[in-house]
Amino acid sequence: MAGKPRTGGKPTINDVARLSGVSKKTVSRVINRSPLLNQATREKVEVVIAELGYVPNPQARALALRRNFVLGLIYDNPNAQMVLNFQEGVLDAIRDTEFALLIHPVDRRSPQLFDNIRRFIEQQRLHGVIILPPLSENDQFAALFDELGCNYVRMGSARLDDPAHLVQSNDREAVREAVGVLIALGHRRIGLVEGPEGFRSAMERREGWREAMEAHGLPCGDELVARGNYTFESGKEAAIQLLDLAERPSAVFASNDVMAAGVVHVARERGMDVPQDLSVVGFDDTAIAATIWPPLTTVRWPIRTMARSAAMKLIHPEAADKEQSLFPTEFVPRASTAPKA
Amino acid sequence: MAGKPRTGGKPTINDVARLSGVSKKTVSRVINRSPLLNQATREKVEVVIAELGYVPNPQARALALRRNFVLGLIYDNPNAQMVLNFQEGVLDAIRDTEFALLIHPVDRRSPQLFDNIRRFIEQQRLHGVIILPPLSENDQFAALFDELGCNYVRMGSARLDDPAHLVQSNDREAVREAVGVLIALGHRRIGLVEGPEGFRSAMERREGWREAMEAHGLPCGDELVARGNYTFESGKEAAIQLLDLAERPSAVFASNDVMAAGVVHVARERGMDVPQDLSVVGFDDTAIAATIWPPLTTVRWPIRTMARSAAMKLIHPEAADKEQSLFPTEFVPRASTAPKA
DNA sequence: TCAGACAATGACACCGGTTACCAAGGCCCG
DNA sequence: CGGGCCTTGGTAACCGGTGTCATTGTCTGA
Repeated sequence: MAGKPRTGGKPTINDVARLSGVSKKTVSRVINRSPLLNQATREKVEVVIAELGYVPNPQARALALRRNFVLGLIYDNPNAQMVLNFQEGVLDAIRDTEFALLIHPVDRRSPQLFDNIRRFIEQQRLHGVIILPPLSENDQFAALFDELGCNYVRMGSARLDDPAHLVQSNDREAVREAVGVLIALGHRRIGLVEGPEGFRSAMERREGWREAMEAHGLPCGDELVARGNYTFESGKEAAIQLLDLAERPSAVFASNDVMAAGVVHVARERGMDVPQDLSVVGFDDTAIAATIWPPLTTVRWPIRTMARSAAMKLIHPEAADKEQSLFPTEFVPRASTAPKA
Repeated sequence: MAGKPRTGGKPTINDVARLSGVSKKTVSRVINRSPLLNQATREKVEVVIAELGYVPNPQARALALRRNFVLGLIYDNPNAQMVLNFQEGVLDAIRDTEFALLIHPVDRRSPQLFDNIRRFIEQQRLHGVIILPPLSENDQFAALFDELGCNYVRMGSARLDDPAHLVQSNDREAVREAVGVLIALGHRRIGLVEGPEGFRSAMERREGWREAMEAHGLPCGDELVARGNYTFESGKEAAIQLLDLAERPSAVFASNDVMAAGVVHVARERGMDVPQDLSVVGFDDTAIAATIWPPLTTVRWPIRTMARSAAMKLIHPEAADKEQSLFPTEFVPRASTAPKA
């Protein structure tokens, strides 16, 4: 083919300009859909672009524009299904845009956590980052991003301080409703498998349980609460603690599905039938909820939609206010709950 | 602080050069650890860099070097845990390097699949991409990446044609061993829940089952094979098909854990006890295997390590040959298998 | 007829790094 | 003591885009 660009390498804006007999600037105008441009010129250039298979170099663009069309996703989350849902949500938002997604999982127990995140932000010069819970619950990160001049949105499970940078669901109300269902089924002693200390989501879900119990004058003392850390194993340990009680509960609300699965596991090991001998309710509605036996009654929160909204806030900051910030949850009844025997 | 760079923005190499009284070039030499440089000069510059908190702009670097320190991960995988393991493995490899990871999930049934991937590669100008199964099993992608001049490594479950771009495990042998264990437990009729058509992994695992059965003179006719598509639901359907057989199998090998979980599910619905009435073996050893009841006997393949190795091949192409390419699997006995009653 | 408005396009500097090439200074050697 | 070599640092051009401003041509209205 005649008129090909210099051997090797991809065609550049210069090649397009030369072959179509216009200046770089005009080609740039075509690419950026500048309105003040003759239609004939535009078409002429577009033909050459198509012929050459020209694609603008994003690095050069980022350099000239002093902005980088890349979002970052920072998380330390034990649950694979949830992380993937978050990722999918962000990807929904950037589909068919020029944005791309960089993922950056971290270890929240690492002493270098802050340095690590700082390095990531400084090195990559991202357009913005999204932080997932539980990291998002730490206000120090917000301060760090402000200091670094990096846009951010926090995914939170409860009201944090700064609505502009926040996408959230109301866990407390959701748990209140779920525990209310257990109470309506006749359960009086309802155990709580709590999330780890320092997690706002854990705190919110615990308070939801407490509020529901108190509203019905039911016991909500510490002996009915067992702490877990959102892992399957910790759910098993918490279940052992609750089922060893002299007056053992007839139902358990676990603060996430994985721990609920652990509860079901332990009940089964002890020869108890779920839901006949023990009703179990989880939270999150991750894949495991529908996969274990019996299928788990749980609460769904729209992770993917929320993540999409968070990304939208970063991509279109001017419309960030119009973007929804508080998302409703949904109670999902399945087979792990039954009326008290 | 006196001598700060121009208001706003991050410090650039020019700021560092000016403040330390040397040229850009010298600063560049410091950054790139050029050996021919006076120690005193180096230290002087390093002090200024630390003081300013200077970090080189990766876009400018990418532009000048004509190489971009970003890897891409392309996949269409129904299993969250596996995808996350792959991601983690790649991230293991790039930790403490200047590389970053861009994820790009796709829909393999989409008619725009090729265009989509092509656009991704052309737009991002990645240093290299890693393709996960089942996408990796399609040789047309290899051709596409070659055409686009993009480095790639395929994660495969079997011997494909091009060892330089490949990281794999030997599924067939692993399944032969797993089914061998079932046979040793006294099972004679062993059903197979096969993976979807067109998946090399599905084919390899089926052949592993067949070879084991044939080696012991056991039946391996089509009636003992039910096709699934690696999802939980399809595992249930396959289980129904197998358990409806007049002469029903006493054991089932499912080509992945999720489908195995579906088999266990159906068995339970029918009041069968696993493993007393039915032994079940899965494949992958994803989180679900240890989470369901009973814990699933399965085969583990070192996803994370393999992904790490794949990324290493891209980061250090000169040492790619030294990087391991074939990884051993491991049989993981748990509670879903028992001697034939 | 001509000034002024306006649309369309180009020239040129610049973003923040890199390399190629050259210059200057210190050292060795004959 | 002068020439060649090695070390070190500077200058300029370049990577592939973008912004600013100037230039050209055309149209309008006084």
